Amino acid sequence: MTPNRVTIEDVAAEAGVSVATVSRALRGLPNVAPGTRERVLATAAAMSYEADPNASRLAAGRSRTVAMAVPVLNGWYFAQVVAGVEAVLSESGYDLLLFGVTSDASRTRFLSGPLRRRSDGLILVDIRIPALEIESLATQKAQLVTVGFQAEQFPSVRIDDLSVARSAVAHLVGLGHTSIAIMAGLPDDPLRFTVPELRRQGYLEVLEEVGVAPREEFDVAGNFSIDGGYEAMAKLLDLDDPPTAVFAMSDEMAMGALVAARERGVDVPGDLSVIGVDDHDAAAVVGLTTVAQAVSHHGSVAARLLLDRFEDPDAAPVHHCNATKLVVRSTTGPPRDT
Amino acid sequence: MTPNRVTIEDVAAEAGVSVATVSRALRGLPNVAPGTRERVLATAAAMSYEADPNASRLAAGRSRTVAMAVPVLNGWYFAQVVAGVEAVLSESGYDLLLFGVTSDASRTRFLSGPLRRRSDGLILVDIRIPALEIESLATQKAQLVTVGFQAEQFPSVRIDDLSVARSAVAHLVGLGHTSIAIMAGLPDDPLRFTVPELRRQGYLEVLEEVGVAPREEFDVAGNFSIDGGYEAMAKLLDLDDPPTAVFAMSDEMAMGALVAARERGVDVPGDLSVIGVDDHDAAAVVGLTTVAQAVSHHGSVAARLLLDRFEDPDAAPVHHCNATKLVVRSTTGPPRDT
DNA sequence: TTGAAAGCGATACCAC
DNA sequence: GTGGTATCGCTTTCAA
Repeated sequence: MTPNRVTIEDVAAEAGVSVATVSRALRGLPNVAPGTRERVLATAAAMSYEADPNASRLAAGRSRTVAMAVPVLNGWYFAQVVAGVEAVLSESGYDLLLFGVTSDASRTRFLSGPLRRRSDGLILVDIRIPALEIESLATQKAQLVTVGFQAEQFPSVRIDDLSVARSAVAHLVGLGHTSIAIMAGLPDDPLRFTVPELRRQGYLEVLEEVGVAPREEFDVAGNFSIDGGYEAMAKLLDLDDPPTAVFAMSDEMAMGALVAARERGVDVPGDLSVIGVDDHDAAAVVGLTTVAQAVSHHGSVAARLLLDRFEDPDAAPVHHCNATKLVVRSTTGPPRDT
Repeated sequence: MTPNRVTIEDVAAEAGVSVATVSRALRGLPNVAPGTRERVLATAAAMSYEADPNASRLAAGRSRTVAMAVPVLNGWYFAQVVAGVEAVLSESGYDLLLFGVTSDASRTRFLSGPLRRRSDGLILVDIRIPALEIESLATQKAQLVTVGFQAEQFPSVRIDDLSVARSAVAHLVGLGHTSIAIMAGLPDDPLRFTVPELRRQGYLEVLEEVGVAPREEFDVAGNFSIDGGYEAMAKLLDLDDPPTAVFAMSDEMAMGALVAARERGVDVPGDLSVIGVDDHDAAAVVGLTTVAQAVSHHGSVAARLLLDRFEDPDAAPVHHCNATKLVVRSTTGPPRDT
């Protein structure tokens, strides 16, 4: 993998200076005579020398690498966030180490493993961290940015999940619905964090405000996937008294719900209104009403927060809250019997 | 970022052996007494020690890291492939460095830069490499696996793009269509490789076989995105004599086409049949007819090919060709005037 | 401004 | 089977 490598010593010899000088010159450090610098740069270029990243990381303790963990690599949402992060990082000359974290064990491995050693900073997307662990990370002065939830000690970027849910459910209520189901993640998912909880809370709040008692069987688990949404919708439609509207916590679940409805000949939005969250690329295609968020923007903001942190590790952590917006399309409408 | 680092020396001291023994024990090398090995393993685990990848890469030349490059990080297809790769790598204790390569410059950076030294191997997805560069990589004994296209010198995984296109277009022809458009990538995309070319070739072959002359204005560029597909479809529908069917090279473009059709009141499949490629998660939702491929499987196969390569670098490169399958849903049907 | 030399944390060769 | 130690390529004091 590494054939005829040219080392810093080769360059030093060729340029007639010491390796120390080469190192300084190449990295633009002060205390190098302009003439010397120029000569070093020239010979380095001529020999097409590039510092071995492993050696320099080992010696300097920095790697220009950021490690990122997401729960589901092939989920639409996470792919967008990853893309946003990567775009900013590569622009700044940082490399991205990507991890799928699907269990407590893998999360621990991510937070404590070689990563801490081989990356300058961490980005965590929608991964629950126990308060104790957060505290320990803070004590260790870890460079960490979270997406999707907020810990006081670290910069974060998220949306207002409470108001997301409220506006979605309020939209349904406004259309005249009172029989409204909610589709969340798996009940025992150890990784999903505040997102489902806050969204459920918003749902319950609005129901209470309009005097509708929540029904337990209307709270179903869709695993944030199309398939999960399909299954969950099937369960809802099997009820003796199915809901007239569904608030899915993600567009992917909402799309699964649409399939289930269509298969059973349930008319949308006549018999059933469906609203999601995200504004998935395909939402416009299926005419899905949703609460939109600028997902890949989350990623770029997170990356920037982290880079800022590198510059000034002691600044107070910044907490970003991105805007969301109700986008009404054709999967929501008044209930049939209004 | 590295606060209480625990080094191999710490472990050695704690276990009462030398660093050499620790190194051997941890890596499962021979010449370590079973009892000693056990003790070392135990104390290493207790201290949650993990070797610094930079140090070991520097000393041994291997880093248990794979670098992967894809053209569009937030495209559905690529996210799936990334997920497939990551799953296999993490299972084998490898880390994944991810890069978005969108230009010749970034490709060169990926292939030649320090990256090659940081990682043990490279996975390239749908990124065109000039023959000369391939040759040079082979000479340097680069560890490389390609996805989506094939170079003789390196293992690869792909699908039969020619037959993908043929079966899609044959399906349309079988329904009675003769006025069939094709939606490809951007004409001057420097990165997309054989995929669009082969698929176009398949399209042309089938047309020729049934005696239909291809029309230049029926070959539009959709950029492999939903938006691109939307624009391209709009262009087609603006023609005096629009096609009755469209073969989109990806489901995302096909979905964009569906939106455009709906907005103009064009009935699908009555007035227009649409077929895509991929079997995107949302394809089932919109009832899109498509040629399915097991995308994330591409990724896991690629990762495995690379890991195999590490074991036996001199074996003849293996070329995988994954299966595809026509999935007929509801966006294709006979033309109105049949 | 420049250079000599001491690490950085592991691996691997060579004695014992 | 184990332990010393040179080595990997670079960064970074510390002197000169």
